[in-house]
Amino acid sequence: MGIPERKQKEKERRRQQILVAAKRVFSEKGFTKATIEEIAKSAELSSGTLYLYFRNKEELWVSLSLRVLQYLLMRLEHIDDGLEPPEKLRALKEVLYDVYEFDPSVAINMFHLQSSDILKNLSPEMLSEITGLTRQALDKISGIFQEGIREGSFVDRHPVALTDIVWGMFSGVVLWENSKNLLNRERDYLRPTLELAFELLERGVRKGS
Amino acid sequence: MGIPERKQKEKERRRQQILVAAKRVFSEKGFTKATIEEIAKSAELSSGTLYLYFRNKEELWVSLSLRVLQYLLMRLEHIDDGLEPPEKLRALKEVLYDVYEFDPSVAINMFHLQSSDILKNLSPEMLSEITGLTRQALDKISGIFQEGIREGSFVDRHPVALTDIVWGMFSGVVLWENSKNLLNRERDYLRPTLELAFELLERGVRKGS
Amino acid sequence: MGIPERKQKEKERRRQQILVAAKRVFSEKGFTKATIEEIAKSAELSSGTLYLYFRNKEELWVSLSLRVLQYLLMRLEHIDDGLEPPEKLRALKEVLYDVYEFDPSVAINMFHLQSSDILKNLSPEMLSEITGLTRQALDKISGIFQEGIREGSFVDRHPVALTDIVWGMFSGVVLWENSKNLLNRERDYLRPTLELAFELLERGVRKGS
Amino acid sequence: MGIPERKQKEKERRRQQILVAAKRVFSEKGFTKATIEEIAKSAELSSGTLYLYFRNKEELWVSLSLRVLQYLLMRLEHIDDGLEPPEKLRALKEVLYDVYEFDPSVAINMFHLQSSDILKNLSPEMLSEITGLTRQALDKISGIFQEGIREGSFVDRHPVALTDIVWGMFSGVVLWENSKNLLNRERDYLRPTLELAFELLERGVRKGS
DNA sequence: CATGAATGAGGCTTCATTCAT
DNA sequence: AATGAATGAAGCCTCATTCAT
Repeated sequence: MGIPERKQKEKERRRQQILVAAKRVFSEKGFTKATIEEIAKSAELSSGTLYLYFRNKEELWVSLSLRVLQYLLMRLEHIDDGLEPPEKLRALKEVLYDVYEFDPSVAINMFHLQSSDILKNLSPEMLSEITGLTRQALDKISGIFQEGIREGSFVDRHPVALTDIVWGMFSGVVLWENSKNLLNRERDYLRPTLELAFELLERGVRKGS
Repeated sequence: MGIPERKQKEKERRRQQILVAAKRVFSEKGFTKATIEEIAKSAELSSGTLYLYFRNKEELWVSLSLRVLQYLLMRLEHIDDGLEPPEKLRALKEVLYDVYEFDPSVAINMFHLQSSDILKNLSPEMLSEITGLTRQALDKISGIFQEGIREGSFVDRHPVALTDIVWGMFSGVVLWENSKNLLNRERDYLRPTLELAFELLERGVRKGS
Repeated sequence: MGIPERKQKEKERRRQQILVAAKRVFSEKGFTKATIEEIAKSAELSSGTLYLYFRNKEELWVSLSLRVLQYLLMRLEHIDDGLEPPEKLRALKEVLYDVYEFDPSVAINMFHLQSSDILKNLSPEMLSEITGLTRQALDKISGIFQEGIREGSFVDRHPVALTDIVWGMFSGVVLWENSKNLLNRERDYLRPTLELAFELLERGVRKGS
Repeated sequence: MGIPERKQKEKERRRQQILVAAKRVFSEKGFTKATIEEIAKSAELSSGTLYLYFRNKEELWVSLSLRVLQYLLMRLEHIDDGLEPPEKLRALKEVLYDVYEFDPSVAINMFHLQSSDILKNLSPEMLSEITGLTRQALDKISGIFQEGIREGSFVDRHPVALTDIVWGMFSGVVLWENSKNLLNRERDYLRPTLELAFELLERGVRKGS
């Protein structure tokens, strides 16, 4: 403790303050229509200040996703190694849903990222941060399938393909349910739909079931 | 016969010419970074001319998706009514993949649309065109599941949820494979991954299998 | 009779048709916001056709005013030479009001012309057509004052100044009443206000009254 | 004292700087042909900066008129209450002429405003600012006539009509003299013409004179 | 004569980013 | 560190005018 640490803390607090505001504005307006000015106002700071903490709008956006990816990775690493693969699959479902709930708007952000304009206009550094974390996370998931195949409880299919399906299905269902909610404000069926998706997936991937 | 029809044809040809150019530019740059100027140049027209055929940039973008949705709907309507539900599911897989192949960059466009900025800033008319077609298409898919459940070959789950899963999985896998291709230019694994996804899905949804 | 004359007539009819449409659109939208396209549509012609009858948008606008000026001049020339100057003044009032009623929206147009953007961006030819007619008309009015001064019924002031006052007052009151009507749709008080204006003017200009 | 006030002043100074430039350009080119770019250049600022002080081109234009109206109102409020109505009329003449001289090009601007395109395409807020001030000013003038009628020195005519005549005559004469000057660069006769106009008006409105 | 599709210059406006204070 | 005024590039879109049919 002492002044330098306090400064450090203060700085980190500001960063968070900005990220919170950015999240709010980005999920309201989308990346393009969101303005730095508005994010700054929402963070009760001036627009110039944002540039002391983030190099540009892009980095601000990506930082939001990074937090989610970090959380995802952390959670994946904490899946109990002792579980059977099918149990791990169920744990995975919980992890993914938790990741979504951890911060729904940012999760959607992140999937948008994979699928939008922005990816095409991202600086290499930002890109590699994203892809690095993503790769690690997917490797973890892939590991579950490898294990399941090896020890015979899962059908013998390429683990990377299986991983892509899990990830695609998860992000696709999240985005699609989100779109539906945007278009016609009905109830939100995300949770039961994901539940069912994993039920089907498990039955589909289990051997001799 | 004669001049009026020729004019009509000529006009339609121009429209197509513009759409082709728009597709090219949009899929290269993404919606935001694409410029009307560039699309016009690519269509070998002046920028003003584009506005004789499309009200604005947004409508141009959406029109691309509409074509795909129309194709999707048409194909869904041509799935043989006499097929057994599991066979229809396989036919559905072919349809979806064909829809993708019909115009990959536009299909991706369309999924972007569901999941992006643009949806939030779309004119009501455009929006209702999109949602109308989408609803029709999904109703068709939903019908397959209803039938399968009714006659006992599929597990008894909510057909809308099943439909959302198919659609989410399809779009999610397409987008994700596309992202992967953008990030590291490897081979394109979309086809086998979708094959596998449907294999799992079918096993997951088949009763007593 | 004969084809050439018929052609001529037909051509003139078209011209009028266009002028009518132009008047309608100009007074609805104002010069700037009115578009050639809209005038053409209103005349049930194509935009290109308008250019067969008028060199450009500007000329179309000016032509409207010219008609009014011609009518004004004609009416001024028909003021009975035998009248006493004060009677002529009253006749002038009637002429001016008739000119306004002859085509209110065009009269307003014309006064706008004197006082707007357009004057500054008018081609020299157009300009000289306008100014020529205006000068003739004002000379006529000026003549009334000269006569009145000469024969002693009017106060001895510079006739041109008196003319400017009549003209300025007339156009100013018309424009101002028009503005008032645009802003708050009350009753139209133009007629009685002009009546009163001329009453004051006459009392002001009459000698020994 | 101190920094905030200085900032405030600085900001106001900028506003004025822009208004001065706008006045210059608008009166040279007219509203339509004037460009923001040119105004900015003339103010030695970038075009974007103008939008920090004025919402758009229209508001910039209207702001010029507002200043004149405010000056008019202030001057009208300072007409000595103790004067006799005919003296007030003469004071009014001075006020109006001073208002013109306060800023001739802007005064002309303002009369253009009453009579142009722009009125039809003005935002409601701007409109109500303009009309509010105008109404106040005209009420003041109307008050002079009311008083004169009440105490018997003026003929008994509707004070609003009299006011409209004064205002119409003033703006009409100003615009018309201005037009004449634009068309043929002679001497400027505005002052004597207005002088004469008020002389006639006074004689016209005085009772038993 | 009439058409109306095509042109393309040009304007307004927004907004990420910088920098003097 | 924080501010927020200023920048200026860049884009969308309109519309008067032309011209091939």
